[in-house]
Amino acid sequence: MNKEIPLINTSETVDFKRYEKKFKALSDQKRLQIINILASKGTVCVCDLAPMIDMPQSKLSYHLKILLDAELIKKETRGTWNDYSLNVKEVRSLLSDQLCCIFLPSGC
Amino acid sequence: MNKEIPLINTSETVDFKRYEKKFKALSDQKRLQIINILASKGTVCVCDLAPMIDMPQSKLSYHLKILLDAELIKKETRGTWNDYSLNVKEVRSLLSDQLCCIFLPSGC
DNA sequence: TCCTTACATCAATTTTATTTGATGTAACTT
DNA sequence: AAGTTACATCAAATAAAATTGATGTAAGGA
Repeated sequence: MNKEIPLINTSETVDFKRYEKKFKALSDQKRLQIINILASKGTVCVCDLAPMIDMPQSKLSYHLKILLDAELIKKETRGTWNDYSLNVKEVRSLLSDQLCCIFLPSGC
Repeated sequence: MNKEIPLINTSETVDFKRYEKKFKALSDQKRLQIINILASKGTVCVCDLAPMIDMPQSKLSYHLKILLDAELIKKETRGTWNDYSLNVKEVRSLLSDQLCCIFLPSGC
């Protein structure tokens, strides 16, 4: 009846695979730059974002998908446009305050 | 004479490449597991670590090198042995308190 | 309806990362 | 000195991720 709650997280209890995916999404210069831009601009559509980071549209969509799949960003469709914004809560749950200060312009 | 200190970190001021490397090192299940083990055991030599994570020695050395190059772990030679330990300060400077709680057994 | 814009997705290629088994080296042991 | 243990590193093979250009689709405008 009582669920055991381990006091110490070991190899058996931590879901490493889940975090691998999050960190993989973060482990790219361009994607970090996208996060930084979304943090400062709030909400940006793909067509506005592409010139900001000097990237062809298909490439940008590829990277946005990786960030989206890792739940680091959010997507909202508005007519023909797709607006992307940062999942601030998720990013904050992963990164130290120090890093949030660096990456999120409104971070500290 | 006065050095400009930007109040907001933009694409121009953040060293994304530096963080790409750190996150790349974190973006692997096995390497996260190594971090977790080092956090709980303190200091472990390669020969003891290998059976813990069920990995051949050359493969383990490869992953340890990636973590070492990212400065997430430290290495100390003791005779024939190479002892590895976590660079707790560095890891804490990257990960949220919440993640430290999860990955570092003595994290919270 | 036809044209244009905004975007995702696809297939082919290129680049990077990982795995594997072998080899090299240095320090201990006998 | 010869054998053994602990480890790094290397080259070859494999696997995964990223890039590119093309194609498809849906919405909005003329």
